[in-house]
Order: sequence, then structure tokens, then C-alpha cells
Amino acid sequence: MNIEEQVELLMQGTEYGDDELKKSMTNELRERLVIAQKENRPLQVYCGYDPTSTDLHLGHTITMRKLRQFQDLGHEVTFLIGSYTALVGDPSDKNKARPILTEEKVAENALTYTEQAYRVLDPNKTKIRSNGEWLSELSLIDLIRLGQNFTVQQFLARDNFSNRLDRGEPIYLHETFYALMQGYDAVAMKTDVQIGGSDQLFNIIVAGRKLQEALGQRPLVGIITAILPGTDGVQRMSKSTGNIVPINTGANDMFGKLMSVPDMAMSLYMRLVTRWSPQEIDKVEKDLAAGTLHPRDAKMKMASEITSIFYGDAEAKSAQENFIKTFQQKEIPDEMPEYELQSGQTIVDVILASNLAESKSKARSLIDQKGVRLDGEVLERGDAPFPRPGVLQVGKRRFLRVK
RNA sequence: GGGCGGUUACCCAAGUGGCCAAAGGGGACUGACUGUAAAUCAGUUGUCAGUAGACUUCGGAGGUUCGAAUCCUUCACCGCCCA
Repeated sequence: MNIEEQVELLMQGTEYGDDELKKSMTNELRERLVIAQKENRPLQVYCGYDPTSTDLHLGHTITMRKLRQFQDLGHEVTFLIGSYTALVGDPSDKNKARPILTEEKVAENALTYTEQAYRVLDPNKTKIRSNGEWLSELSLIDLIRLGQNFTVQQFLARDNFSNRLDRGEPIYLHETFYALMQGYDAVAMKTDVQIGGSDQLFNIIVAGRKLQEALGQRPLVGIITAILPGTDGVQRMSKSTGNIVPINTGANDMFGKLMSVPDMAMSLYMRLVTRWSPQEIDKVEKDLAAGTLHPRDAKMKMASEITSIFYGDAEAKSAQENFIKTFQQKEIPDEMPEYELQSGQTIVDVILASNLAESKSKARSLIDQKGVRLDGEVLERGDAPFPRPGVLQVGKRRFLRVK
């Protein structure tokens, strides 16, 4: 791949919120690649992760995909665990106070985190480090010196601080340290390229670069990835919004969730999650625009690609077949939970006992709404005894084999 | 430290003694239409009960009253202003 193609791939799916910034980062990336080639050395690339949760979803994998692209181009990638920064809590995405994690918990989370990350990254080419290595060595005077490179105004200019100031919400002093700590990570690792989501723009572009410059290093190139919307297609994918596609969810479920993503969001999913090149994505979008490719088929291709990243080709293929059978040909899926019918149970009882509804009232209203079928036949009365064994369907996608 | 205001169901938010299981919006769910897309239309959204019936809920505890989300006391948490 020539340098121009590399730049195009590496800048795919980035979002700086400012064209000038994007342009200058693109140029710096190009220069940096040229220098590395001349000096015959790999670029030092990293992305930091605060191991605060263990359930990763597709949103978490965006920066990992980007790291992987660098790996594939022969650069040196560090998966940095924010063991120390996790103790502070990043104010960037703060909407509620985070529990302070214990060191053991951080270590434990980090382990499951990397396990899942290795489905995207190349384990043999990934360096794992922890920022406690250098941050724990800093003294108060060191911290003060770092602080001398910044003004309060710079922090207040940042959106999430100024918004909170306007709204009268508290900004804790220690939150300003977070950016310094992260900036120092970049220095400690002599970073060429740092990757992060758009909520990390300030920490990367302002804090990291400025500190490196102040300490005599060449400022890093920031790769700021766009935000992946969740299954609702609008809001950022996050657990609290309830719109996530978890990684550990099974091939069938992942495929199904991806198919339910609105068309609007497809472009971002292709750019941020798939292994596809800019050229391949271009072609899909051109075919869509020209009407030679049905959006449903494009999405299926996308769902299949993404499922295969995490579960392999074979499982992705069977997930797709399963999907077509169940939802396009309206056949009964191959696999579903089973339930042993007890004598004397009514329809409502069965729905409740098998967790297809959370209360009798809910179960009743589902039946009233003609949302409950047995072998395709709508059941009208919830208080009637369960008629016979068969496949019970509640709503569109919940199935139960009643024996 | 002083003065003031807030805490309502998944979220936002109305409601200031009976007509309140609690307006409205969002979300979610179901049905129709579809491509498990979007948009649109109709409905459901405290629990229990074979319908109009009962029970539990409006930050926590206690009280006034025939009757409270609404009044009083107290505790907790949050915010604003002044210092």
C-alpha cells in the first residue's frame, strides 16, 4: 500500500468537528509516515482504555479496529490500560459520579478487557502496558510543572467544562488532572500517534501534544474516531442508553441486532467496525445510490462481515441463514428456549414462567394486542388453559418451544 | 457558615386537600404497512383480578385530616444566591 492509500485508510471514520484540524492532522500523519519510512522504523501508536466495565460492545471496538489497521501496516501498537487514570475517572463522559475502582478490580477488568480486544487486535503484535508504570512515579512537584503548561482558560474553553460551568454543575479540581495524566502517557511512551474517540479530542490534541512539545518531543498525530450510533441509529452506543450490540452475545443475536440498525447508520458501521477498505465501502455506497444494491442486502453483507470478525466465517454464515429463514421466510428458528408444560397452566402462566413477560398484566396486554401466537395461530384468551404443546411466539422475535 | 428552591412512574415534566394510578412529551412494547430499516396509523405502558373491582406508589420516617403527591414535623440527597 502506498503512503497515500495508507493515509486514506487510517483517516477513514475520523471526525474532528473541524475541517481545518482534520486537514492538518491528515498532513501530519502523512509526514509522519514518510519520516518513519525514511528512518525505517515503525510508528509508536497507542490508545488508552479505562477498564471500568467488562462488557464490551461494538462501540469499544472502534479504536481497536483503528489500532489493528496500524498493526497491519507494520507499526508498533500499545494497548494502554488506564490503571491509574481509572482511579480519577475521566470527566469527558461524566454524567454521574463514577465509583472509584480498587486496584484489584482494575486488574481483573483489564484481563477480560484484553481477552475481548484480541478478537480485533493481533495478539502477537500488541504491547500491553499500564499507565501506573510512570504515573505512580510522579511527584507533586512534577505535577505542578506539568500544570504550568496550561491555563485555566484552556480548560474552560473546552465544551464539557464550559457547559457544566454554564449550567452551574460542579467541576471538581481533580478532573483537570485527568487531561494532564493522559498527556503525560503520550510523553512517557514517546508517542507518534494516539487514537481516541471524539470525547478524547481535548485530552489528545490539546493535552498530549502540548506536553510533548513542552518536553522536547514532536507532538503526536491524533486520530479521532467518529462516534458509533447504537441500534436506534441516533444516540451513541452505550450501555445506559440500552442500544448496544454486545460482543459476547452470540452470532445469531449479533446478526439480528445489526439488521435492526437503521439504514442511516450503515455508513458509520461500515467505516468504524468492518475490516473493509475505503474503496470497498465506496463501491457499496455507489451501488446503493445507483439502486443496483438493495439496502437490505447491503446491510446483510455488513452484518455478516461484522459477525464474522467476532465469531468467524462459519458462524456468521449460519447466523445469516438462520436470519433469512426466520424473518424473511417466516419460518420457525432452529434454536429456541424450551419449556416443560405443567398441568393446569394457563397461557398467561406459561408466558410468565418462561420470562416472556415480566408480569401477568403485561402478559395479558400482549395477548389483548394479538401479539401471542401458538404455531402461528393467534391466542385470544390468556386465562384459558394452555391448549397443546407447540411453538409459542410472543411479539416478533421471542420464541418458546412448549413441550 | 447564612438565605432560598427542589426531590413525582424508564427519562423529562404537570399536578398545591377529594373529580389522581396521577396531564403532556420522549422512550419502550404490540398490531397494520415493510426490508426485524425509516416514515406513517392504531393501541398498551404500577400490581393483582374473567371487563367498569381491589391493592400499592409521588425521596425516607412520623403526624394533621373523614380524606394527602398536595398541609405540618423531621431525616437524607441535590441545586441556586451570599460569604
